[in-house]
Amino acid sequence: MKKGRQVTMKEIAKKLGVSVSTVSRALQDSPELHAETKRKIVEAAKEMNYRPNLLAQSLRISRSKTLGVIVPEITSHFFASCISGIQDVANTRGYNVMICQSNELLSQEKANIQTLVSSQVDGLLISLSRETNTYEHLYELYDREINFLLFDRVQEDIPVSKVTFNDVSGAYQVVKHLLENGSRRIVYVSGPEDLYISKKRKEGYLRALSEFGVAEDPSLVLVTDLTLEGNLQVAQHILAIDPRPEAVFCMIDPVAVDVLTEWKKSGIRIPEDIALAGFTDNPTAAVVEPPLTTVSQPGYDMGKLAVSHLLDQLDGLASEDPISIVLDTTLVVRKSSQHFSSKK
Amino acid sequence: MKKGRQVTMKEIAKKLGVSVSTVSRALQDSPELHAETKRKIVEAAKEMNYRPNLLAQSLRISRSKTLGVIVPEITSHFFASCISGIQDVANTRGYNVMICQSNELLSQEKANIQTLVSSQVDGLLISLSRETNTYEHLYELYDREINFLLFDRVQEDIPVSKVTFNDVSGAYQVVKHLLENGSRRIVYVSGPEDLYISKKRKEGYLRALSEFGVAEDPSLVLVTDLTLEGNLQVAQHILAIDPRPEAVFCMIDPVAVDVLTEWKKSGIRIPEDIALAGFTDNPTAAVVEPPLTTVSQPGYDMGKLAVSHLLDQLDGLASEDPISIVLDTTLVVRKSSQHFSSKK
DNA sequence: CTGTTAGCGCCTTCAT
DNA sequence: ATGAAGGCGCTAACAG
Repeated sequence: MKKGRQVTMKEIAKKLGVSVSTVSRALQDSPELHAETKRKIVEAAKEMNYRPNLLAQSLRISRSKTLGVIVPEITSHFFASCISGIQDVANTRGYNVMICQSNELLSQEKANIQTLVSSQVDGLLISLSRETNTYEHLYELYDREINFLLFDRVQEDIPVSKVTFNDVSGAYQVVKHLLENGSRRIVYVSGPEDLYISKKRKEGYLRALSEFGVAEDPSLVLVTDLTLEGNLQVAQHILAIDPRPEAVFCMIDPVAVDVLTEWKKSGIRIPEDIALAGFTDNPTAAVVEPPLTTVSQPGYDMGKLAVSHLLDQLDGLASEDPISIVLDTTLVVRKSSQHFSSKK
Repeated sequence: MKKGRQVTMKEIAKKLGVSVSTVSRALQDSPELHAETKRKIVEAAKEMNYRPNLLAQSLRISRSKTLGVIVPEITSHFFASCISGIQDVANTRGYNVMICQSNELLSQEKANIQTLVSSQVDGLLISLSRETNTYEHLYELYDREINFLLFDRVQEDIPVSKVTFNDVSGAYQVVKHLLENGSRRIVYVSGPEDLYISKKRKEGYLRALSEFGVAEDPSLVLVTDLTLEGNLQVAQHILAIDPRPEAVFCMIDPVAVDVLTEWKKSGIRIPEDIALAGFTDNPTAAVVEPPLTTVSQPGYDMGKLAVSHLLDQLDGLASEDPISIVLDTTLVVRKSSQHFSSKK
């Protein structure tokens, strides 16, 4: 295919017999310009189908009006929602967005950062990969004074703004709900233990237990690597625990869905035989049978808030000091957790 | 926040007392360069943490090595998969990707195109919005000789390459399956009738019917606007048809899931009372109860193929003549369609 | 082998 | 009110 030649200011200038600077001024609606020349230029530009070359513009003003986003994976509904929120706000504020996915790989995350920095993004919104347990690449961004912020999958020590959900409170709510429904032996299925959300949700779990005077039982805290195999293994393991736990709280919905499916195959009834709850409120949570009790975390809102704050900082509307924005989650009670109530 | 100053070639040059062009050559690993100077420069660059300014580079060589993607919505699992495929291939071939969503709005689609063109993308991958029923903006791209290609939601007349699924065959397969299971009165729930996939899938539906000697019954072809309300209305409408149809084929999974949920509320048993099938194989399809028979269309592969072809054209590896790539779909039989078999 | 020069498209003093 | 000139960071002839 031939390379589409773009109309430039130079061509407009030549056609109208004016200088390039005059065209530039006219297109910026500069006041110090004869109204008539301005009108002519704007008209010609439209007629010739002129589009500014953002590359040249960015190079000149050394601001690309572009933001970079890194998420673990774009096919996750939650992260897709975040991205959607980010884009909506960014676009209305005149920014473009470049999205990268780390595929949960640290190496990929580093590569993404390089690319985006090279692309001269004005700022970055990063959600860390599952693998990320070393943080030099982030400190390097910090040292280079590149604007960025962490959301959802954050690392607490890095001195930049962070947007998170109140994971502790969300987990607390759902475990409290299980306790209130009469369960006492409650399993927590954790993801990899160095994950931020694994830790935070465990904290909420423990807090609820202690509030109800239930002693922590380490044999009821299980870990999955979040693969299908890992999840199924946990599902089977739980059934083998004696005496059988009354309820299970899985760190994220996908785990709960795998567990639920596996149990149904084994003839276990939910919630009659055992109660189940997840976290995230994925679209699947509402449609599995029985519908899954979970904790909803609005990704779209998170994206909007995160990018708003970053842009505020970029535009000088907010202080440069890092802040922590914590969003609230909502308990969504569905059938999967109605253990004792369903026995009546 | 302070603007992070990037190291430039100029600075490397000054530090080493060489000219900028020498630095440029060294960094490009040009052969016509003293090995020693090259080594020195590369080392200094690494030490000074030099990163090329892609903006400047793009402006200079008038290729941005960036591709633009426009999808109706990123939160759709299918489109997210496409994007994932696009990114993976694009990145390994040295391209970045800018993603936009039209939110199913024509106006937004046009705006996205403007932005991406202004950003000097080397090519575009577009999946049309639901609203898009006028195509000047695409012909304009064509006239301006901007490389682009259409995928999934295409418009057939535009002389550019297109990547689609074999929708006719997919629909044919699933309806044939329903017919083979003994159903004869089969409803087709269509989306808006000017949608490409609405038409194509109807074509497959009709072909299967006629092959089995079943006459087309216009009262069995229903249309939803794809909103929840529209879907529920259709669900109720079907139950009111006398005599009741034996099977229902919904154009896309979300519609089937809404219908299924609504029917379950009304006490209708699936597939005993009526069989149901969808199209897309969304993640939800596998986990609803009963699991939904559907047609899987691998979005990731579509994305990969689409971008591969576009890049081949850009890099001169493929002819500029538009081609049509048609991907095959796979029938996924699950419980929701076992109508007569379950009666035995 | 390396430096000089020119210019990608745009914006912005500095003159006039 | 407008034009000329310089430069953002980089590459690519063209000289030597």
